[in-house]
Amino acid sequence: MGRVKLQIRRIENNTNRQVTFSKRRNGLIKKAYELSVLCDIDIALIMFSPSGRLSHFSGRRRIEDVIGRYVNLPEHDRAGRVNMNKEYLMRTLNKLQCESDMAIQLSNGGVANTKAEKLQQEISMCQQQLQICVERLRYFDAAPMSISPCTPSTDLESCEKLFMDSLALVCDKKSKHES
Amino acid sequence: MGRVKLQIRRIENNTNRQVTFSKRRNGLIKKAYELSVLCDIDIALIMFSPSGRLSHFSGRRRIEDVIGRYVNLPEHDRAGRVNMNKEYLMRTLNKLQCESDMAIQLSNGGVANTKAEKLQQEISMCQQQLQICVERLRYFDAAPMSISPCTPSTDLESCEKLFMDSLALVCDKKSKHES
DNA sequence: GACTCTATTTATAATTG
DNA sequence: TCAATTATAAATAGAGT
Repeated sequence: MGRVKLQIRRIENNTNRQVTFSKRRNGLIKKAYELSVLCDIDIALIMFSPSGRLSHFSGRRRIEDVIGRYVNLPEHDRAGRVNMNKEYLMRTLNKLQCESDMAIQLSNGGVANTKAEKLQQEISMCQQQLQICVERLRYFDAAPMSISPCTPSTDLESCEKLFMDSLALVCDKKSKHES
Repeated sequence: MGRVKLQIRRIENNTNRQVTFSKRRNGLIKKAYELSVLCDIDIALIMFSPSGRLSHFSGRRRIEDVIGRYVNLPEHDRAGRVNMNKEYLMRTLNKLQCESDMAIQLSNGGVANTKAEKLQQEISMCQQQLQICVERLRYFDAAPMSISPCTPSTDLESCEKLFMDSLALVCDKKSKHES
């Protein structure tokens, strides 16, 4: 809808992304409202804007109640779908991971890693990030500052796109399966 | 959209209500997906069909994580309401996460308690910590950082202590800020 | 019931004020 | 930066299979 057909990928321009968010958020909430009334159902919608601000909607019941209903579902009411989703996604992710691992290995000049070593590396990386995170928190406790954005890796982005495409496929399939 | 303009009120005919639900649910999920990709945001959508069956969607993050983010917001950021027991919700969410993590481990094929799996558990734990940490940073409007896998085996305890100390400081500052 | 088809309404990207 | 407008894409109500 609109003057041109829009590709579904991250809008890089900050202003445009925020504007599109505002418009589409309103549209989404309107649709959610209509669905809740037309079909007389419980619905909960939670969104965080690009700047981290919360938007949410729920129909006749409070959002906490709907979340509660979700959380309190018996295991078997959620398990099947969720696991199917997860398994598929995990397969896709593993495939992607293998590919990127191979790329890394090649660029590293072929350092051989056992699985345990790779995991250990992941742990180290994560430790570093946690440390950085903690440092930032400490800093904020003293004085607020603006933090330089992290550099986006093209590999990560294409990886993420593949992932989201897979997700779309899964959701699509899932929807057809359920309805 | 459609042959006639539809009044937004409960559809009394059971069949029509179910059909409309199926169609509009798919539309709503598609819109949610597009919004999450275009604007690169966290989103969670929970619906219960007229017959009580669950449909849900979340984007790049697991729905439990998005709900967790919502639940962890400072009180005043959520449109100040009577809130359900937060502790209870968080406990349940944690349980759900553990369960799905276990499911993933099992589906990854097998024997429990290998070294690799222990390491994987450490990574999961650290990821959780990192996410919480990032949430706190977000509270201070810090730029988001990229998150990837996580914690140290040897230093886990001291790292955790450091982390908890920081949290305490932040919480402290937060309460002063509010009062 | 689940698809397909299309007339029509609705949402929205770009543009304008 | 915002709100209003407009041209176009997208969603969907009802009918047919």
